[in-house]
Amino acid sequence: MQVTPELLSRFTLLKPLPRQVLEGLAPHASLARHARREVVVRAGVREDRVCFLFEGRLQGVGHTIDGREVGLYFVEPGDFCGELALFDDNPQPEFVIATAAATVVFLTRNPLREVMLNSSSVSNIVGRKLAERVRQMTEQRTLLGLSNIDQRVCGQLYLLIKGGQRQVESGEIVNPPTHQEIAIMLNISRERVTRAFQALQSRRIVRRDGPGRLVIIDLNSLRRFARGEEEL
Amino acid sequence: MQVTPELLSRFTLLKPLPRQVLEGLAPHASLARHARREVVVRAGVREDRVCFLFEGRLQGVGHTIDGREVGLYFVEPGDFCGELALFDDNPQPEFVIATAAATVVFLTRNPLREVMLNSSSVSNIVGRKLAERVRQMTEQRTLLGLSNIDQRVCGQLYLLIKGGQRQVESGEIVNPPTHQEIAIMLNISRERVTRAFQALQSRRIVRRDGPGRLVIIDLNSLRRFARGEEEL
DNA sequence: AAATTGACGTGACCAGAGTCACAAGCAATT
DNA sequence: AATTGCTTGTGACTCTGGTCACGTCAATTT
Repeated sequence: MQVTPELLSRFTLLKPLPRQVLEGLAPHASLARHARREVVVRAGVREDRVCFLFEGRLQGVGHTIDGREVGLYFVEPGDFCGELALFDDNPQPEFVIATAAATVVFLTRNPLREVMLNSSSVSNIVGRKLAERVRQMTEQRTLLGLSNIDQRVCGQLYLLIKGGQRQVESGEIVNPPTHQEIAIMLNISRERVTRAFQALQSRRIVRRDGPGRLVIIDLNSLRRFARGEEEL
Repeated sequence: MQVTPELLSRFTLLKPLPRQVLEGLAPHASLARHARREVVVRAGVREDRVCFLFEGRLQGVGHTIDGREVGLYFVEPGDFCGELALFDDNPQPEFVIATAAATVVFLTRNPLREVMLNSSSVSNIVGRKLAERVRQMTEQRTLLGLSNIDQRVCGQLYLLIKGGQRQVESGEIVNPPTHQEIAIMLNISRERVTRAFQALQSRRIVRRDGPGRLVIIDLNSLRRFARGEEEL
């Protein structure tokens, strides 16, 4: 499907690019829809495109030798994934799967790479984003160090809340991951996540609002639990 | 202490740079020695330098909210750390600590950044390295997904063996991390690591050879355990 | 040489997470 | 309306890994 420069400019990574550059990129972009559970980026192959998420939610997923799934990161609308292809020719280390019906824009690798190499401001932006990815992974890994599992769940929920909402007293998570998807992020069992959510719901800290929407009623309490200042 | 362009060229990151560039960087480099357990790079501050490891071993370490240590990655001689400073001005997310007496070269951030921005081949190299870091972190995170803990330990040991040695039937790890340092990498207790090592030693798969050297006697067996084809 | 320190080794105990099995709820499809 | 499939909810049992409390050993310092 056709992609306009306007659409491209709605992604934080591409927004700062001059109009002219975006016009050059647009012909190499394509729009795609993915149903829940569908594979968006494959592991083990040289991907020739980078994936920008417009709507929905994606999850990076690895696999242990014994076939168990490992959750690596979530991708929010406006963000992107598969960017390693821009830097080298090695295969993608992980799968990326749609955890909710998703609209994505694929950008062919080489044109974007050209743009990146020719403009230091662009490679700046891409580099910054990759650095941000490393920080995100570090933060996620640190979560796993918590011995109290309820604390992990609260910490993960807190990470899922959009930064802008963190100032106020309540928030929401649209297209929240399933318990199973949270479980593999935190290295715990699906049932254990359910029990943690039970505790949070009975204390009126979170509430489901239909599918596709999780309301954080009491953000302050959630933060306290995430910090271990109080126990579930 | 003075650093010569020759010394700089011994690092895989800088090796491909033209002689002229290395001569420009040398005045901004300094050599330092760090004793075991010393902090090499501090978390939470804007580091103005990148750290190249010449000899010894470093470990990236994070801290959970409740003060527990989390092991993030090991740095081997020839590799480097603190490279996030090249991409943005945000603080370093983790500490880097010497797990063995280490000789490092610090390169001031801005000159290296200049070099990187002015030469697309250099930014290529740095970008590739950062991508490699992401792959390394992904691999490390995947290890944590293994339910069998002995398998995790074997997997970690296997990662610690230099790539070049993996073809042959035996290998060695110089300046191996302590049990405690391995424990925080794998999210398990120090005692549990000790027990795993006991099992490996009683089966003549690994052997300590004084401090600072761990001999892998039977690399094939280690690989089988790491893959879960056999249990300890 | 004695003392100190840090790493390693080991047993006992037990909280707590995994696993299994199944029920119930909800959404999309037929 | 019924069926199907996925997600969530819940109890019971098991068992492993954390924790604590030591002891041992080697290296380094006093």
